[in-house]
Amino acid sequence: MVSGDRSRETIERITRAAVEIFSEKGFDGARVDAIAGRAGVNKATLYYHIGDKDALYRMVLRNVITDTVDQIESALSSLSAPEEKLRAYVRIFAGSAADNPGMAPIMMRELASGSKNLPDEIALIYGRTIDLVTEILEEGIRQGVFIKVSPLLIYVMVAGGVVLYRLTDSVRERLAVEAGKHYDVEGAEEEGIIREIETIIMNAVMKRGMNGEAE
Amino acid sequence: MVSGDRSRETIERITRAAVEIFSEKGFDGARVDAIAGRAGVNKATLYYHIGDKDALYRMVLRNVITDTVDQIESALSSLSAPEEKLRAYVRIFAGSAADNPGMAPIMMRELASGSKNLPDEIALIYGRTIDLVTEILEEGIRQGVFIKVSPLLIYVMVAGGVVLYRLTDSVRERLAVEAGKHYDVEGAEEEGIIREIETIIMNAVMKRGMNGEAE
DNA sequence: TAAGTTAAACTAAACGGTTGGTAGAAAGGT
DNA sequence: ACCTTTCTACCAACCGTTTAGTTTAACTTA
Repeated sequence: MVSGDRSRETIERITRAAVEIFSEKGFDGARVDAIAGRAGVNKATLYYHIGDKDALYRMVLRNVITDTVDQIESALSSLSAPEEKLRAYVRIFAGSAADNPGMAPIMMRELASGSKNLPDEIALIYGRTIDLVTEILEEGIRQGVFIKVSPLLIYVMVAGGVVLYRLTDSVRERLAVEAGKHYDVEGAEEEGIIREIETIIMNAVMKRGMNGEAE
Repeated sequence: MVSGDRSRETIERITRAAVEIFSEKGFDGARVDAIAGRAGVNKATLYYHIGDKDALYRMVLRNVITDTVDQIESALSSLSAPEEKLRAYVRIFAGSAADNPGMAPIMMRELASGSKNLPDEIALIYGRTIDLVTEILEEGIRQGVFIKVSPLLIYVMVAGGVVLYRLTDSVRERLAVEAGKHYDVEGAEEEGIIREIETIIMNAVMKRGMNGEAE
């Protein structure tokens, strides 16, 4: 558990591999041997640096959550108008989910099991995201551009929508090839989808007569 | 593998127990012994009736999905106005998620693992839900009451929102007691939350000047 | 020489699945 | 009416394998 310079790189390799495998298989499905294997280190090295499987998992949780939250917070700090901030929030959240493909599966599984393994400290970081949305919406309401809506529900609809969109990818593909059913969004590149989620959310919160219509 | 009358009841007990345990622990985390135990039968009895762990899991998947989809389809068949249908859809979906607490965790975990264990047949049933939303929205657009939005995105935002709201329950509770942060919706009884999700969605899709404002 | 790394063998426990057999009701023969 | 066979549902105990985690002894690099 020391941090030389060689150590740091090894730990990073292990973490990256662990994110991948935990996201593919979940905690119980993940094999420590597989993680060590993908990281290109001996299992003993993994135990030497990290500890046990639980510690490794907590490390992964901390990583994916702080990554996402940091990205969002720093991106929003440069903006001030609530409309812009809300739009940016959606875009950054979606972008972050795309950049960090392990996040959605890991978080969903963690929440699905009652967040038993989410340490308080990390739960707090997670809560900052909701705080962020709350501030944006309250500011917009004060300025008279947003109607009164529950920040929590806006949060879950954005996050839930983005995450579910990503996670249902493979099912939609199967439905397309095997039943000829195409559920794509028109202009279905990443960018187009994000923009449309943005639009839906803005329509839902903007006071009437305050913004350009959608479509 | 026969189905007498005593059998049917036993199989039902096993299924109920399996839904509970799979939803708590996921496929890999679930112990066949634990499922048999909770069902009050010997493990061999479980294998006698059902087959192996995979077959048991597929049975559970089929159960939770068909339950939900059937409930939605039958509830919508009596309505005709697209606005009413969309409102009802949100309400029924949320209600179904509340009645069947195993659904959200099981589906999320299944999607998180790339839907590897979702048989085509069940994926098709799942697809019917998206079809339903698509029909409602297209009808509304034809009638000139809805703006043009992607049905898929409306679907994922409703489902994702409802599911994520439920799954984050325990984290929010922890944040409340340990950091004094309260993220509740105002008037936070089941009913109030569902109504507000309904409102957000209606705001997002209604053509301007077509409905009463929200708040 | 210290910290870092490795391969390999090992242990203890856990787990999915199987085996061999039993209770009890129904069916059949006489 | 009395055995006897058959069939379904069920179980306790067991088997073979997998898995997390450890240990040891040797090698490497700063």
